[in-house]
Amino acid sequence: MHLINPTQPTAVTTADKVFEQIQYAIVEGDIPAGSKISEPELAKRYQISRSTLREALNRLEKCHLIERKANVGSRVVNCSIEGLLELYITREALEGMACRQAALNMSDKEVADMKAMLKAHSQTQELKDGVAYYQEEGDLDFHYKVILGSHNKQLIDLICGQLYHLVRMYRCQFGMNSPRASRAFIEHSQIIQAISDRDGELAEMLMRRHIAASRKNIENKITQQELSEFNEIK
Amino acid sequence: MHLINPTQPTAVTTADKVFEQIQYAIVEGDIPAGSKISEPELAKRYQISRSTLREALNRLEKCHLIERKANVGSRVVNCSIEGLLELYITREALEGMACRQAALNMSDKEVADMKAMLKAHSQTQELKDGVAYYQEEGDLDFHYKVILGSHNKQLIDLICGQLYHLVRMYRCQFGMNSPRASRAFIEHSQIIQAISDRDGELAEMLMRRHIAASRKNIENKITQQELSEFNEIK
DNA sequence: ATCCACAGTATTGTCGACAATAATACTTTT
DNA sequence: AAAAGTATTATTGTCGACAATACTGTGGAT
Repeated sequence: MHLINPTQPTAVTTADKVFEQIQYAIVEGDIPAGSKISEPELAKRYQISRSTLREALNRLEKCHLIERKANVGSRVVNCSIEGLLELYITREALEGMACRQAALNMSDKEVADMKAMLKAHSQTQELKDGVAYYQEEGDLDFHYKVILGSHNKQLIDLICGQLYHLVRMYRCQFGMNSPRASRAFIEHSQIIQAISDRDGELAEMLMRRHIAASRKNIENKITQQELSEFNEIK
Repeated sequence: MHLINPTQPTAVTTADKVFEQIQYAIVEGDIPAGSKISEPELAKRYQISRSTLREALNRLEKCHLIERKANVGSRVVNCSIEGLLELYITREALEGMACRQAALNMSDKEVADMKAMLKAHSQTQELKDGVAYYQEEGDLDFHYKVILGSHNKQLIDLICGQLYHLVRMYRCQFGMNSPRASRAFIEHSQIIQAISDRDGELAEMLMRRHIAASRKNIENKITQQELSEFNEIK
């Protein structure tokens, strides 16, 4: 498991703990996307009262993992292709700006840390040679560092506290281990260079391209998948 | 009052109604920024149980109007200058992208509606001549229409459902009736033109400049204010 | 006099029960 | 037999009380 999110404080209250568990279950698909949530059932399963479960549900709603309707109930969000593309467009806007701000606001130490991380990744990558270890941890590490480097609470909360839960969910459910490892690595180095040069404009542009490329990669994958499914039927 | 937000469904449950009331109270400053919230007191004031008050507090937290710490309590957010600038930077990123998407996705009817609205505003403006009626209702109307025109649920929810409550709060508490009425009007027309031309790139750029200009306007106002306060003391 | 420890108080978190609303099944009518 | 209206059931919303945690003030020790 280990849904390490550097912005999420360690859970102290039981509602927090249950929130984390359900969050994980939804991201992994153990609680299927689009399914209705029964409050009494879930409360029983996690051995808690309905009140504290509802508290947990509120947090899930905050990161857009479930949707609620008054007097009707909650549903897990649906993983649609449209939703995924919308998510990436939003990421492009927010992370692009975060990257610009990072170029302006990151301390020299933070920049150095990021360079070190990239170097470590490059060695691991040389070792594993093309295998996309990278995407799983390294990619998220990189993006988190950039976002936090923006020093903008608003951006940090929106991206890390909300969007990234959905990002992970889509990654799990659509099974993306990104075959773009080497390309992504080059793009990451370029971005770090721009940040290091304190060139906010370039940094934003590169980050936006990086995410857009990732989005297009997914689009291609999806259409290919649909094609092969179509051929199977035929 | 009339905090008309086209994305917020009409409240049906009592928690929803209390949420709207407290929201209004916070935005207007009746519940002062930065103050601690006493659950028992508020529950008594609004004649509801603590449980439903907590439900309302959860929604307030979702639009970043209050902040909660486990086992400690809730505070109304603080209106700092840094917070305001961070907010505008985030708006620049999100609304810029929304504007680009609007250029791509708006229906012809929606574009026509927006042009009609602008025309109506121009006439009102000619009448009131320079008075900033504009900012209060017209500006928000315009921005809402663009955002909704993006047809991107993710963007719509983030901007209208979350950021704009804070925007209104800052506008109230810092008392901004924007003296940029005529400038803003010209900028709005340019943006609509770009959308109408389906020029996403230009539309995004213009919207970003529009918001950045608004931000710089505020920065100037603040520094002037600080200067005059400094002179008073002297 | 200052700092630390402890007790008391107040506030938040959690629980189970009740009320109100929506979904379902059944009866009745055309 | 199909459709509409009604009764039943299940689910969500709301309530008040109890438990656990954090804050406050007093007393004592250094």
